[in-house]
Amino acid sequence: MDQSLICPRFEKAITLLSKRWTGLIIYQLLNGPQRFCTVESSIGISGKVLSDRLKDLENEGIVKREVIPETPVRIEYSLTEKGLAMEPLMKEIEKWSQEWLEA
Amino acid sequence: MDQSLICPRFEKAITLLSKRWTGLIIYQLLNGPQRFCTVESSIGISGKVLSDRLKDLENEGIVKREVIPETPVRIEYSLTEKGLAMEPLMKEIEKWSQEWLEA
DNA sequence: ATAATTACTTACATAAAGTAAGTTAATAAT
DNA sequence: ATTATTAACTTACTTTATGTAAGTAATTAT
Repeated sequence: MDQSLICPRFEKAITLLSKRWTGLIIYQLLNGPQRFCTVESSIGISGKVLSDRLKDLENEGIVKREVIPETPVRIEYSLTEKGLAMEPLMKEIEKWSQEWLEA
Repeated sequence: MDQSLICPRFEKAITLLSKRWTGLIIYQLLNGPQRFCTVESSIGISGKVLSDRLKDLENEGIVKREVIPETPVRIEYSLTEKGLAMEPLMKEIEKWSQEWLEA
C-alpha cells in the first residue's frame, strides 16, 4: 500500500531543500556572487559541509563555480539561472516567517 | 567577522524546512487531516522519525494531534492555521520543480 | 627560503536517521 | 475470561550525516 501520489519532481525539490544548509546557501547567494569564506562565515557552516554542499549544488546545476586567478586565488560561487529561479520560493518562506514566527 | 545579516525569523523557517521530512509531512497534510500510518506509507518515512517530527511540529504549533476514540483508536494529524499558511510556499516549490526539474 | 592567504581535504568524534522488534491500549472474537 | 487484532508508538541497535580541528596545495610577497 505504497500509493505515493506525490509528484516526483516536487519530491526531489523538497528533498534538495531538506538537506541541511542547502536553503541557506542558496538564499545567501541571492545576494550575488561571493567567495567560499564569505558564505562560510555569513551562515556559520563548517568548511567541510560547505564544500560538500557546493559540489552537490554544482552537480544539480544550481550553483556555478568560477576561479579568478588573483593573489591569492579567488573562487566565486554564484547562482545559475536555475538557482536564481528560486527567489520567489525564498520570498514566500520569508513572508511566512514574518507572519508566523516571533522575533 | 560573523556578520550574520540573515533575518533570524527567516533562518528559523528555513532551518525548520531543512530538517529531513518536515516539508514532505506538511505537504502531505495539506491534503487534509490524516492518520499516522497514512502519512507514514505515503511519504515512506520510518515510524520512529515520523513520531519525532510530528512532535516537533506540534511543539511549533504547525500540526495538531487529535485522538478519536474509535475501534481501534484513531489519531488524526492535521495542520493548524500556521501550518496551512505554508501552502503558498509549497506551491512555489512545486512551480520551481515543474519548471526546472526533469520528470 | 620562509611566510601568508584562500580553498579546500582528511581523520576522527558526535548527532541524526534507518531498521526491526517490542510495548501499550482499546476492543472483538472465541 | 482469554486470546487475538490493530494502530500508534518506543526501544535497542546500526548506518549515515554533520561537526571539529588539523593538515595540504597553490600562489605570491618578503
